[in-house]
Amino acid sequence: MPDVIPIKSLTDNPTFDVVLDTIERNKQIIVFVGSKSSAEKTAEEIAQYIKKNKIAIPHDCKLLSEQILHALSKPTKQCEREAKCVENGIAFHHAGLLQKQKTAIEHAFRQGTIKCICCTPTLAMGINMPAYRTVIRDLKRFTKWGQDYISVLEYHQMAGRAGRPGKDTRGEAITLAKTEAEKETIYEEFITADVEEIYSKLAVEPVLRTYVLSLIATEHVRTKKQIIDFFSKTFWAFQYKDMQKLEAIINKMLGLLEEFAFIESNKGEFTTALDYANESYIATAVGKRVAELYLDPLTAHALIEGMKCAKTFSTFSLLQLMCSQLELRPLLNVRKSEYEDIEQQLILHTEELLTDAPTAYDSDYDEFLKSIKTTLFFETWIQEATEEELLLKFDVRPGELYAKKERLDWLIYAAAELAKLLQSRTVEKELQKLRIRVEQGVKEELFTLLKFEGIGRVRARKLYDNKIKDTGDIKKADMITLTSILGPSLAVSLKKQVGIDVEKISVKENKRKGQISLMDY
DNA sequence: GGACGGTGAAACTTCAGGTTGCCTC
DNA sequence: GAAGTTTCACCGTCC
Repeated sequence: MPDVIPIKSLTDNPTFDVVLDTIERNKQIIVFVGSKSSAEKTAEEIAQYIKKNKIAIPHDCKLLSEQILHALSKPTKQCEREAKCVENGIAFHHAGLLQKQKTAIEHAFRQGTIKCICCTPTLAMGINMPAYRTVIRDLKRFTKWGQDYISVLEYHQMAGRAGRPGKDTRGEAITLAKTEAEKETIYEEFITADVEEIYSKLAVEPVLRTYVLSLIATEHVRTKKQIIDFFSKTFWAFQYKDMQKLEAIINKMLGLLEEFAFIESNKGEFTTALDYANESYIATAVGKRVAELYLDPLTAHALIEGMKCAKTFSTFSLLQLMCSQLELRPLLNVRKSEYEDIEQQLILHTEELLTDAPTAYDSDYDEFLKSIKTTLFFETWIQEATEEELLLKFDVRPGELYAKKERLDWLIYAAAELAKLLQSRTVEKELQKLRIRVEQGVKEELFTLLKFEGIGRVRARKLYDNKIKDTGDIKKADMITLTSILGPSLAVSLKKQVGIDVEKISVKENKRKGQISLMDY
């Protein structure tokens, strides 16, 4: 057992004490907490303490702080909060941050500029970012069954970040116990405990559905016997040794895939067991595409059925169809205070729905309301709401928006591919448009402008509102206006893109001469 | 007396994250 | 179940 370095108690908060002690030794520390808001709050409080007590931070973090603040064209509250922490050499890190911000913070930590990161378990996974010390503050987390201890495996992941090979000769992983009894529990349950066994997830229906279909679609297997043989060699079979159970699930899956018309079997006049085992399957054209898209067949079926009944549909209908799929979970929570409002929206949009709405007495009603709220969230995004508006209205952080957007994008793409196969041209076209809108967060009217290099949602909107709506308008636009909207370099670039060579101009000079009046930005 | 700010209790919310799946520029 | 956030009542201060 290595010697233990005593830590001075300066505050009434043990986490603070450990962080302050580490900073005093000019070392770095990662504090693991259980939620995003905890990470933010802890970082903020430490930063405030450092500022108030004028604790010297060896590096100047002003530049990094500015960079974090201006990661978006308009900073959100989260950006402001992070920028303030970073100014004092402290940062928070979780999936709600923008990728740009996460990378900047990780880089600054490796460089030694940032001294302390308060984070959710994100940093324990994948990223190579060790520190002299780690503090694992929260060992319990909310699960389906209430508060529960995290796994030993996860504890090791976090504790293992302590110690930088080649730089330090030691590393310290600290866990905080509130009582003596808890100290013992932590020692037994985490420090000396063995890690949990790993279990195969193959027999989970969505996974099995997908694999059975892809095996058939790629013609890797043809007969039922071959399918069963294949699965009998998997880790699942090795672990559970219960092929009968697996066979029953496979049979159920085959039935389902046939019912969805993703596969066809040569069911003939089979009488013997051998005939039964040799029953062969081939994937239909739709089934093959579903497998290629790596969609869960159940989702594919739901999308197809939804699109089939799409005689009249709106953006809302299509978005809601996507939001009802498993792939988009977890959906946004409906708060007590907004319950009625969301129900009202549901009534307003009932005619547009492509899925069957449950009644208020059904058990899945709440989940359905969540899908409505998530649909409204995406609708707000494609109506060009800012990241800050989405954070305020839906409590969705920028990083979460991008993760959700990406999954929706993939689902829309998959749906469009299925629509193509089903020859539903109108739906396909609508989905393709929707995909661009979701990707960019814009109304359709900006499509033309988005094709130009250097023009995204913000600049396209500025141009459009200044009546510059297409190539012709860009050609006609005078350089002063264009420069005032986009800045000199981009104005020149845009003119070039429509085939006009112009010189850079300075708007300020002209403004002073009083030659023009521009819209105020 | 009214506006305003600070404080603390009570009520209300929310609770990690990632992976792959596709195509195109 | 616990921590964080919001809301609201209450109180003191200032103009």
